[in-house]
Amino acid sequence: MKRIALYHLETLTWIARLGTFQAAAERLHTTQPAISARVREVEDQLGIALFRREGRRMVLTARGRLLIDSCEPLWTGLEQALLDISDFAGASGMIRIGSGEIAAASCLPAFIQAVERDMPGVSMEVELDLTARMLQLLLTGARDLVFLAGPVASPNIRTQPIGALHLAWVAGRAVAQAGGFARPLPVWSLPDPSPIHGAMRDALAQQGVAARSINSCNNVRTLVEIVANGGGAAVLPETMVRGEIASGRLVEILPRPDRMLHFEAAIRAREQEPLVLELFRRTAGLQIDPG
Amino acid sequence: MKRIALYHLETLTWIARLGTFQAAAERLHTTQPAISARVREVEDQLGIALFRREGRRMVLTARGRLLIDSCEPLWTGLEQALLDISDFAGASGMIRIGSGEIAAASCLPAFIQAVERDMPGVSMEVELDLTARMLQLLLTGARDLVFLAGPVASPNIRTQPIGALHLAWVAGRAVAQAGGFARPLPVWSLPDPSPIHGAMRDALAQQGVAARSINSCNNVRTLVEIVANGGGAAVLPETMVRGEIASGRLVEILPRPDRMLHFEAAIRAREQEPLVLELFRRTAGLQIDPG
DNA sequence: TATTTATGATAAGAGATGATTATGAAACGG
DNA sequence: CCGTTTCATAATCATCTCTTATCATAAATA
Repeated sequence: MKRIALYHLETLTWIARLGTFQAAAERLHTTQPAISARVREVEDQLGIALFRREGRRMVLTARGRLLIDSCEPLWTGLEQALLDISDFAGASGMIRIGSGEIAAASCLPAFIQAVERDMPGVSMEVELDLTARMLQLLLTGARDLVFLAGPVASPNIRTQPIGALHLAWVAGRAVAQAGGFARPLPVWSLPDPSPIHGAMRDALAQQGVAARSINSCNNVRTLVEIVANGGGAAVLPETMVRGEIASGRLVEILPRPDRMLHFEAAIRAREQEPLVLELFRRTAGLQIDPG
Repeated sequence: MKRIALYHLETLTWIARLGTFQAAAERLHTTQPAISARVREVEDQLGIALFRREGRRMVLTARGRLLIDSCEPLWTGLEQALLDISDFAGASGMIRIGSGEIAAASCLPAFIQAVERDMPGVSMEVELDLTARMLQLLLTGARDLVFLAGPVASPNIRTQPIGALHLAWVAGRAVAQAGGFARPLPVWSLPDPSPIHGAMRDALAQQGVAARSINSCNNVRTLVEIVANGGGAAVLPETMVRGEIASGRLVEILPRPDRMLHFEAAIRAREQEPLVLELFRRTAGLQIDPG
């Protein structure tokens, strides 16, 4: 029995949470036979059955449920203690990070570098998508930690501000030389639920300029290219277009909006895993330079 | 880090308690290189040093001490939970049992059989010695659970009654036919600190008989042989000499003393190990037949 | 009902892990 | 200076654990 390790308990917990061996295998980045074997190991060590076949699924027996319930807090505490004393240098596992594209450009590289430096055993799986979809993935458990722009408020999500960026109105050189917003211009931004979209509408209203049309593209780099090639104007984080402005491909055509783009890190409000909680805590140290 | 198992924590704990890898190896019934390897495994998994060389010993680093202190209660709790849900069927390890010789004859076989039936993973190391020495071994940690005769009271020891046996005055057939205690007889018993010795003195006083001499032998079976061969009289548990009485080798030469021989199980008052505590709890069910 | 899909079990082979024995190096004690 | 104690290291072996591939069964679907 002494051979039961932390990963055995972790495995049982994820089977209980997800309902199938297969799902637990995917969550733990291993194979289904490995999960079966781990369960069998624990059952053999304890001499009792933890799961019972039911249809094509496995369900916890009464004792299995008892084991999960009584061990989970102890396991979590033990893992926490082990991680604490090693300053998380001993952390291992896969953390699934989600990010909006703008947040990715601003926050992700520094964060990933810090994790790789301080927690060599942790691997990361990064997925970029729109903020709205990111939150969905976070709530369903497909992501553990997401970075996103704009304020998010939900009772099921815990957020933390990690900095803000100045915005700038930019257009291609030709458009700028033609007078910029002297005449209504096509305006490009990310699709509607995006915070950049909201910032763009606010800026239009605040600065009293007219858009000839509102267009969207779900990829910021492509959006920059469209604007740089004369497609119109866009509101973008200044740091993301600083290079293009310096090189003259893009020109700032209006004063910078007062409103800044605020970034946040988010996790599930009910998150228990020490590693995720610690990484969330560490996002506070990112300190984005507003540009 | 997820590969850290219960036996890793157990190993660290015993090193901390005993001070050397070698001692921990002996306590855990393995070899010293195995202990070194376990320590190295934990250190590698956590990425920190737990021990520092000091002379020819290894001492805990600050973090090592922190780890032991913070993990030990969690580890104990986890082990307890795992054992509880399996009704201790998953228990494993070595339990060191001590016993006085009389207690061994009365209690040990049933107890050992019960442990082997209910906890197939547990192995036992039994040592017989005098009661006084047994208590010493218990307090120094050389034994985990001892069976002994006679009431024992010590703040450092926790005891539990497990039954009592009637005593009988016996002598060899020849001595009995010569009148028994009509004349003072040589009396044989265990050495002085033994409870049988006390019972013998009480019985002498209570029944108003005189001993020609008080002799002792530290081995009950030998003592029986001495008495059976005409060496004198002895006070012994009736069940231990029932066979000899039936066969006529020994004869009861006085009424049975009122005082019975009480047996107790004992563990250290500060005992923490779930397995030892459980075995101690189960000694209550031994129910010695008083004969 | 027949077919497809989902879920686990099982087997074989490779690699990692952990234990043992034997031996070496360093510190301590006389 | 020599013997003892303590831990490290190396070689070897057994066991454990993972992966891949395949099979069996149950549920869903056509």
